Amino acid sequence: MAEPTPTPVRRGRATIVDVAAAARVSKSLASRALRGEPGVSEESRRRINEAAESLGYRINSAARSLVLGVSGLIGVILNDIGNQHHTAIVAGVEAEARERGAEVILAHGGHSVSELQSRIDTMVGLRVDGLIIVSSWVPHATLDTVGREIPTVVVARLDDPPESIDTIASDDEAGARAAVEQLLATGRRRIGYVTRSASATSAARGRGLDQALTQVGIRGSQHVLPRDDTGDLRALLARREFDAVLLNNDQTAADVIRVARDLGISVPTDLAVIGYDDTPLAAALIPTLSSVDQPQQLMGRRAVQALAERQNGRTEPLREFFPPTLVVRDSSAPTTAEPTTTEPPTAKPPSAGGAQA
Amino acid sequence: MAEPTPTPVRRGRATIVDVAAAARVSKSLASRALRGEPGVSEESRRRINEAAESLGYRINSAARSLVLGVSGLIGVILNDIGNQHHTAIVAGVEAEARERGAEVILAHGGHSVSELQSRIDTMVGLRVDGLIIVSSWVPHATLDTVGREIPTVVVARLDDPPESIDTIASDDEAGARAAVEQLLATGRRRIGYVTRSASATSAARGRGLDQALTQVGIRGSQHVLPRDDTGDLRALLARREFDAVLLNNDQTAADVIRVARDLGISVPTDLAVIGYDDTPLAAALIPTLSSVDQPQQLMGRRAVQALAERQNGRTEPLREFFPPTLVVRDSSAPTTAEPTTTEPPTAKPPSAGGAQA
DNA sequence: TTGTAGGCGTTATCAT
DNA sequence: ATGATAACGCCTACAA
Repeated sequence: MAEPTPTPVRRGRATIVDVAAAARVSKSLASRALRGEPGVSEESRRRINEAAESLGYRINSAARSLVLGVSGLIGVILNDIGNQHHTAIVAGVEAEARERGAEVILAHGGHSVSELQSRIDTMVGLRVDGLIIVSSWVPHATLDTVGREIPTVVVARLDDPPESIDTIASDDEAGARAAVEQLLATGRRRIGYVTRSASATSAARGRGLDQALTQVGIRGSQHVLPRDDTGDLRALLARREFDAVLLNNDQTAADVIRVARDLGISVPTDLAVIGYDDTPLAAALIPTLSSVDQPQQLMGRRAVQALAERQNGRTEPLREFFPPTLVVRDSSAPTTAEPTTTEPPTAKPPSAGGAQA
Repeated sequence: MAEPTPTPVRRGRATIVDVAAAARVSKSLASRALRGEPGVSEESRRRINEAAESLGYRINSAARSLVLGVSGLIGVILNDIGNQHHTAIVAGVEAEARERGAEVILAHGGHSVSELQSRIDTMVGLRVDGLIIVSSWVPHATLDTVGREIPTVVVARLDDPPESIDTIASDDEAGARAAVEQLLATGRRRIGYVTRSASATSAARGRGLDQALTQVGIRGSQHVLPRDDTGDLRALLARREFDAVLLNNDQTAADVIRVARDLGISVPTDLAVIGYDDTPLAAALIPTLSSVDQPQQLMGRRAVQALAERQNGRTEPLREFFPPTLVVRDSSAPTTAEPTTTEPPTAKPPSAGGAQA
């Protein structure tokens, strides 16, 4: 009767103590029941669940992870959430994590290395059980540090990954080789590689191109263009140096197709084009774009497996490379008609143009 | 000498107690110093920072958020991480959050409503200070529940949003109207709307089309196609019912352009095409795609502001609609040449075809 | 300036 | 089957 406050001054959300009180049991019993553990009478279990329901109880995972020492969380760091190659990897991560009962949270540091590092700090602070970094931008030292703290796998090609982390990538040299071989098989000889990236990945693809061309005794040309510049691309294509180009990604390939069209260069008749990553863009373009596909789903899944292996004690670093697949579409289809180049008809010279690595 | 273990059996990571011990101060002092609070001597501060550094100390944010009751985290839920419209909103969220010193974490529930709900549970369990849901799939009841627990804003159009949450969307009717008005201005009259979605958003765009057409006294047609089916689209276009189509997104617009090309329908001469969302795809297509742009950055930023307002005590729901902008590109450019339709030359009849809402 | 003593919500250990 | 009780790592009065 003289009770001051029947309902205790609820600070915020209902806690397990509130639930226990409402169900008139101890918090230990409530904890067990709520987790579905055995050793709780049906009657108690019912009352506890009822109380939890009516109070809108939600477990506080901060408290839980504090006492357990694990969070059940896998953290994923991206540097380009708008890149469909990266998000496809995330899909694989999520699929595998779901099957293993882990939750996936993502963080995105798109603008700078320091931002990426800050996202990593957040994840580590959150005590994620493992970290998957879909980016090649994170410095060696940062990776080494975090790798010593928690299981970490980088899904990207790294020049010199620290021992403390695992890496998963696709075989970029093989991917580029496959592309070039298809171009050679359809009679192309003046083959170039154009990229807007200075990454290890891009460099590896350039090497793959060289390997394939060297094998048949001709030289290719490689061109590194500034990011986000279309003028250089136009100038390059206007020289009509090649009859086929491999690009470092589908977006750049789309730019090539558009610029070529503006210049009156017909794709694929005058110029075959092959992109990389086989994003949805490739199938949407006109002509549809041939592209080197990476098994992103598999790579994502494997990353989660690698995390689990580390948790189970593996200490040797994993270095895994998945084989890519060339998807041939219209942009590199065999040409039946003669090239309509405005250049002199040196259509298929056994030697090639260009320079500059 | 006879000490059993000089270094205490370190369970895992260094804690603030370890740091304090190494710096020979109390843990409270270490806490203050580490947070950069005043009232710590320079000498102590130095020793503490040094100790933290050498021990590789990282604050445990689970413990921190447990005691503080807030996490400093903003949670973002997406149902389509591969959708560049959604990720553009995320970019806005991140920009605003960064300026306000909050961290953003994302979760992605791409496959089902239950998965989305599970991601929401995770976020609430993590005690995020606010939740931004970039999806229209979450059921009313779920939104209401979570909205009562933490500040929540949905960035999407909802038919009947619960009072407990804020909503931010763009004015889809106005967007569709703007598109139709441009089509009308360039002489199109048989204008259709084609969508693969049954969402409130899609319906609103359909209404916008009707409004604009009604104003000039003609009727349009609306067609809801099954998701992921191209056959129906082909059949629809093959009927050559219209000389202009508005699509619910750029991806569908890309499909239209490709199918039209297959059917020998020239874009924009025979058929003007306008997409929605103005994703990177729009500029990459050939012809480049006109598209209705939404101010995604702004919408994302506004969502974070709304969260802050709620935290500062606002209780009335926010319902905000941002004006979209039509970006005109080649696919709806005015045609100088006569249409090359194979149909009888009823090029610009004042009445229109089609049916079926 | 520094230290002591709770307590945040949860789980786990050990009794009962 | 159930309940006390002690951590987990951190922050915050309050005391010294």
